[in-house]
Amino acid sequence: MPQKVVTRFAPSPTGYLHVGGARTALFNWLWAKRNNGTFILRIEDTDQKRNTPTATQQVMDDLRWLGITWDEGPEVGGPNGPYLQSERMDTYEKYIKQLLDEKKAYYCFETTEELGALREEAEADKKGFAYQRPEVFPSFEDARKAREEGRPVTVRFAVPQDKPIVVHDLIRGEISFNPNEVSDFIIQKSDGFPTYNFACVIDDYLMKVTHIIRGQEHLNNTPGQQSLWLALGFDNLPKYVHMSVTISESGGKLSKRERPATLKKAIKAMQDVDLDNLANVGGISRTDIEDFLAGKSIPDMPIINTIAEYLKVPLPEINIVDFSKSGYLPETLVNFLALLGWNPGDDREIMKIEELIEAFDVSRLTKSNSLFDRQKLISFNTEHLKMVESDKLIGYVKAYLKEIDSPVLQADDETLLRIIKLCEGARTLADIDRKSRFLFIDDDKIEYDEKSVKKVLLKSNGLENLAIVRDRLAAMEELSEHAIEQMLRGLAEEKQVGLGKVAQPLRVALCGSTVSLPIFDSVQLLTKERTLARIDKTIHNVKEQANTGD
RNA sequence: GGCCCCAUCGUCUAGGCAGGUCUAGGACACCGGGUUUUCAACCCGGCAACAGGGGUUCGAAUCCCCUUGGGGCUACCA
Repeated sequence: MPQKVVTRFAPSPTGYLHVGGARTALFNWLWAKRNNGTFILRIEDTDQKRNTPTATQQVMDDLRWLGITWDEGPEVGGPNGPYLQSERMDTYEKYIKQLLDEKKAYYCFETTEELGALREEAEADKKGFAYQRPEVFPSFEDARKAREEGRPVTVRFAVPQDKPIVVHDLIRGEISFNPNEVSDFIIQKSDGFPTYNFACVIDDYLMKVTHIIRGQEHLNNTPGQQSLWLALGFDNLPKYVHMSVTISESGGKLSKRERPATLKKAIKAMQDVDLDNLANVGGISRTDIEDFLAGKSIPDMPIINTIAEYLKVPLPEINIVDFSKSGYLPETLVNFLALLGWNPGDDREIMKIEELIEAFDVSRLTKSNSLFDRQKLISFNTEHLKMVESDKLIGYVKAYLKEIDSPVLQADDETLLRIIKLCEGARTLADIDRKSRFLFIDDDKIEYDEKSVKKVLLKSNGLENLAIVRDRLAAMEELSEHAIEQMLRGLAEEKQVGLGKVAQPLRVALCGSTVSLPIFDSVQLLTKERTLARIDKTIHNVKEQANTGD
């Protein structure tokens, strides 16, 4: 009887879910789905210093946004819970004790500084660091005394040294490690919490995980974890799959540090920036800003986001929320992420989730690292935007508008649907907002883009044509798209110019830039009254600007 | 430094495990052209890769070794 496939995603709750994590979660989820198995979400919150209270919720929200749901885990429960490691301390304690009793683990008392010195020594010696195992393991009594003396007490696992440790990786084959290069690692910290390397082995066993699909960055942890699994007498060693790493344009592993780094670079490149003002905007002190620019510290992500938004510095999307705020569809992310280091073996690229599940196979994972290509992501989004059914799309659009707090939110369903239709070919949901925003902004709040004004109104009789358009519009009784079109085309013909020469000045007058919904619809949607008002205001302002010689 | 992984167009990749069907296929980007009321979208065409060197073999992108290059890990983080 074949074993039921059980996979898991085990993030530490340190912040938002980022693309790398999402990809790991996705592959595990796809594999479970493919095999009608179980997908577990387990929260690895064993580091008291790094846990953010809201992070678990955030990660779950992000996973759900992507459509990745778990069969066992927080909020849904399951037979092998709890699924928060911080709630499993008794379990870990039990196994620590077992290992200690069996002399497979031992106490250590070094301070962080002492260990650091040993490491430096090893490096100076051109050797890898491996903890020197004592000949006689300290007793329970020794540990008690050390604790009393204020020394940190940790527990290390004694990695069996008898033979090479061979890890079987489903995509990389056999990987052999020399056991004396696998250091006896800490399994219990001095604060009593288990380390990742320990807790994850215990839980993978107790939760009956069959496939561990994770990033290549964990490959070096595997010999230790596998030895531990065996030393605990656990059966059914899980199958290991170490995926390629996602690389960013700048070279290294795609990391959340990229957003602050981009912002820092942008600020430094600016001429006179008012640091006090920035501090104010971000709600932090001037010293915080200075430390940030000096590379000493990094403010929290919301602060980074706020400052970047204020300075209008675009930051690369890293976290899943960043992508949703940039107007990407969950379908796009899932499809794109799935194809980063995996492919179905044929020429298909744009795939629905059901297709991905159907075609997914861990043995087709790519070995080499792949670069996160944002251009291709956009193209995927364009395709998915064309594919989603319109009632689903309207839901996405509304959620997006809400997320970015757009004035387009005022549109009723009928109008919104019409806008969406008019935006066919859009690349992101942001395009839809950008093109239709002007309809929902007060006439006197329209911002006129300088370049557009210069290019369209101040050249090629732009202003004159606009004035004529104004009069003809004013004279029109019925303002249907068709009538508007006839009028504009007629004028262009009279003037012996292309339609653009009369349409573009009008567009700029209405929305302040050269990009908007199709012009005939734009006028019709805006209404005659507001259209005329905006034209008048534009003509007035531009003339004034010309007079002051500016 | 040590250990580990990887290596096909600029990028994601097919092909590699079962060597000939590969003058290396697809997609994104790019370039040229078309369409066009803006931005997109759309249509047609084009450019572009087996990292280098040794083997094995009648024959290597495919198997082996070395070099080079890239990446990961090297915490009482996960």
